[in-house]
Formats: sequence, structure tokens, C-alpha cells
Amino acid sequence: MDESARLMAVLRPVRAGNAFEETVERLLQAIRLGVVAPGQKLPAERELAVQLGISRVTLREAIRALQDAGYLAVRRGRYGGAFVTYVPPVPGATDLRQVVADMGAADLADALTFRMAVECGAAQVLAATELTAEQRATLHRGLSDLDEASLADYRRLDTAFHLSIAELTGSGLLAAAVADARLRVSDLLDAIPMLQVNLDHSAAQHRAMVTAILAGDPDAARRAVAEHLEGTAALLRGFLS
Amino acid sequence: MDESARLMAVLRPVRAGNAFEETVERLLQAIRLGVVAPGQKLPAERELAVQLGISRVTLREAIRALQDAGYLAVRRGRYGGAFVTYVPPVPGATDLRQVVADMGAADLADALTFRMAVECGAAQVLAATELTAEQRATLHRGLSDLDEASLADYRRLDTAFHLSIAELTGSGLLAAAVADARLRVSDLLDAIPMLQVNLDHSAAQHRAMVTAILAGDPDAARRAVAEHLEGTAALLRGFLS
DNA sequence: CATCAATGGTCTAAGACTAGCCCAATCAAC
DNA sequence: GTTGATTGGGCTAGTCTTAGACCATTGATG
Repeated sequence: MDESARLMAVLRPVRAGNAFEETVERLLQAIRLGVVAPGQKLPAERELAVQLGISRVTLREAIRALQDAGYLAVRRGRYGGAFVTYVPPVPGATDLRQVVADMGAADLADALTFRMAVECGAAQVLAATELTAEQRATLHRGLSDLDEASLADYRRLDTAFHLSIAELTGSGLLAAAVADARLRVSDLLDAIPMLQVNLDHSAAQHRAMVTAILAGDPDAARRAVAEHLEGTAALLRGFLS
Repeated sequence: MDESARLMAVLRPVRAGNAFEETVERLLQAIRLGVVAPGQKLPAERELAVQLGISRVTLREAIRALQDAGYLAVRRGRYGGAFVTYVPPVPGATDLRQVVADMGAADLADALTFRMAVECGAAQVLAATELTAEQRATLHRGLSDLDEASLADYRRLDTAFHLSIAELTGSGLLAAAVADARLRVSDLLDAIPMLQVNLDHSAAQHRAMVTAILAGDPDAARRAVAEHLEGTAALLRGFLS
């Protein structure tokens, strides 16, 4: 890795796009990751604009774009708001090869590697932490929510479970990194059919992750997450070959 | 971690500041991490503006600010440019308590946790990878560079070593995350005196990291990095108490 | 059924940012 | 010396973005 490559990495673009584009991306992240579930509404425009650090005009442009794209339905008046109408595509319905072609092979490898590093890191840090009763309960709740989940809710709750591990470390930076990593593979996951075998495997691996974290064993936690994510990567390779 | 907390995490500010502020931060990152060493110059304004995705006007404002702050010296004409005049402060000369007060206790914990997760993750991923002869050589070169480093160069080469681990994974996202994490603790590290004992410890830990990575042992790699970073954190706690 | 608080819809003036152009300075090469 | 390529310095017109104010709509509540 020579000096010029490092220069390129550090002196990368300051902005991913204009405020409008970045806002659309951020809202899409909230919707597609299921942070705001279908039927729920986004915070009020004035409040949301403050949270996102942009003007209400720009926020409204982004909301309008998502409305036109069919992700949101906006209702006026008290108790109105921007309601999520997006329902995740049926897994397996989209063409994985097309998705991969759209994002590029290099980006695909980058995203998978990034996710592996950052999620393993989060689990390992959490395993090395003294957990409160409440934190343990959150992990257990994540597991049981997933066990009882309908197929329609599964991806959303899976995302929530993975995110909660990062959030429980107390590091906002880490939580943001995990959310980012998840979003980057979101299209891929949506293109994989959900088979009962795979769901059973995932459930067992999720339990292994929680067990290792609660046992305070960072190595085991790291290994459990790595195995889980490697399983997903293997599935992808399988559908691609 | 309830839903509202997750909303806060995903719907965080789209922009960390205006273009000027973000550009200053980015250039400072390049300078303080030693990506552009003292005496070297930044790329030409027109080229740099394109790389950073901003206008030349905004870039010039940022350069002017860094010039006023004593980080850069600008010379006109052919073979001119913005030359780095910043030399890292003598470790231990700045007041650690002041630095911590400036960044806030919560941000401090966040940054340390983030760094731990992301650097452990990078090492673990790299250890799980088949390395080429060239990649191994890069790791060895990083070690020997550090061994031969003068005190003035030590921090810069230490940063380069840690960064190279992330870069060798081939994931630009991961490299950017590690660079970001490093920068967030940069002020703290600059405030810690460099004692020979600590340097010897660090050298041994660096060797352990490389050994584990080359041996293809992710658990050992993770443990080596965790131990190394925990050592730094312990030093910090020591100087603060 | 009237009220009213919360919410989206709209406008305007000011500031931030950009693209593009030309000028001024420098210094290696001829 | 003179030249010419490269670099920072500076200007302008136009676009993007913001802050703040005011209007329109809705529906739970009394």
C-alpha cells in the first residue's frame, strides 16, 4: 500500500452528493432497514429537519422524491405525517446477478469485508463488557422476536438484532458503521430466498452469538459472528455460481 | 435499546458541518496523520478540489485557515503549492486532561470503543485471508520501519502500520473507518509521553499482531490487537487518575 | 358542532457554494 | 535573458441551501 494510495483514501470526496441526495439516502436507510416499519410515520418535518441538520425545504424535496418513488404516503393535518408504504420485496424475487452487476464486484467484496470486520468487532467488544440486566434482556428479546417473526417481518427484525449488538456497546460511531454496512448488503440479502433450512441455521447462530456475548467470551463471540456472516457469503456465492 | 434510540442513530445529521469546516477537518486529517509529511506539499488546488468534490473557492478558504493556524505555508508560482509546516507536538507536552475535557467523556468512550472494534475486526479479517508475498512484505516492512523510527517519526509510522492492516484487507470502507478511528484518538495519543518501556511493550505487541495474522489465526490476531489497544487505554486512564 | 393544537404546504430574503474565467508569480528549460 | 508551463490569487454570475414566517388541513376533544 503505497503513499499515493493512502492519499487517495484520506483525500476522498468530502460530500457524497448534494444535501437533497444525501437526505434521500438517509431516509431510504431508515425505511429499507425497517427502523421505521411499514405503516409507521417519520417524525414531523420540523423535528426531522433539525435531527438531520438540514432545512425543511430540502427535507421536503427528499420526502417528495420518496413519495413519487412509492416509499412514502404523506397526509396533512394533525396526526398526519409521512407514512411508510414500502414493503420489502419478496426474497428471491429480484435477480441477484443483476444486483451484483449494479454494485460492481469490487464494491461487493468491499461491503462484505467491511461488514465482517465491523460486526465481529462489535460482538467482541460487547462480550468484553460487563452487561447490565437490561442489556441482557435486550439481547434475549432480540432472539425471541426473531423466533416468533413472520416471514414478512424477518429481515427487519434480523437487522434490528444485528444493530442492537452494536448499539449495546454504547458507541454511536460503531452503531452507525454497522448500520452502514448492513445497508450496503441490503439489496443482496433481499435477493436471497429465505429457506427454512437457512432460517434454522441462522437461528442457531444467533443463539451462539448471544451465548458467547453473555458468557463474556470475546473469541467465541467473534467466531460465532464470523461463522454467521460467512454463511450468508457462502449462500451468495452459491446463488451466483 | 428501544426504537427511538435506533431512530436517533439512523436519522443523525446528514452533514457534520458546512463544506468549509468539513474540508478543514479532512486536510487536518491528512496532515496530522502524517499522510502528507512535514515539508511535503498538498496536491495542486485544482486537482485537490476535484478529489474532495468541492469548489476551489471553498478549498482555498480551508487552506487559508490552516495557513493562519500554522499548519501550512503557501508558495506561488510553478513548483509552488501548500507545504506542510506542522510538526507533531512533543508527546506529553499538551495537557491530557484539557484534551479530554475538550472532547467530552462520552465522545472519548465512543472513540475508544469504535477504534477497538474496527481495528480488531480488520486484524481478524486479514488473518482469515490468504496473503500474497507482497502483503506479507508490507507487514514486515511496517514492523521494521517502526523499529528503526526516530522519536519524531514514531507516531506517523505507528499510524501507517495500523492503517496498513486495514488497507491490506482490500476494503476501502474498512480503511476509512480505521483512519477515522485513529484520528479521533490522535489528540489523546499526542498527549501521552513516549516512555521507552511503553515503546518496548508496543513493539512486542505489534510483532504479536503480525505473527498472528501471518499464522492465519483470527482469534490470536484479535487478542493481540485488543491487548495492544487496551494497553493504550490503560495508559490514558493512568494519566487521568 | 366548535375549538385548537399539530401537522403539511408555500413563499421570500439572505447566505453558502459552485463553475468558469482571467490575472500574477515563479522557475526550469532553452 | 526569454519563454512557457504550472501554480496560487481573485472575480462574477448563477445555483443550492437555509431560516423564518405565514397559510391550509386534519381530527381528537370538550
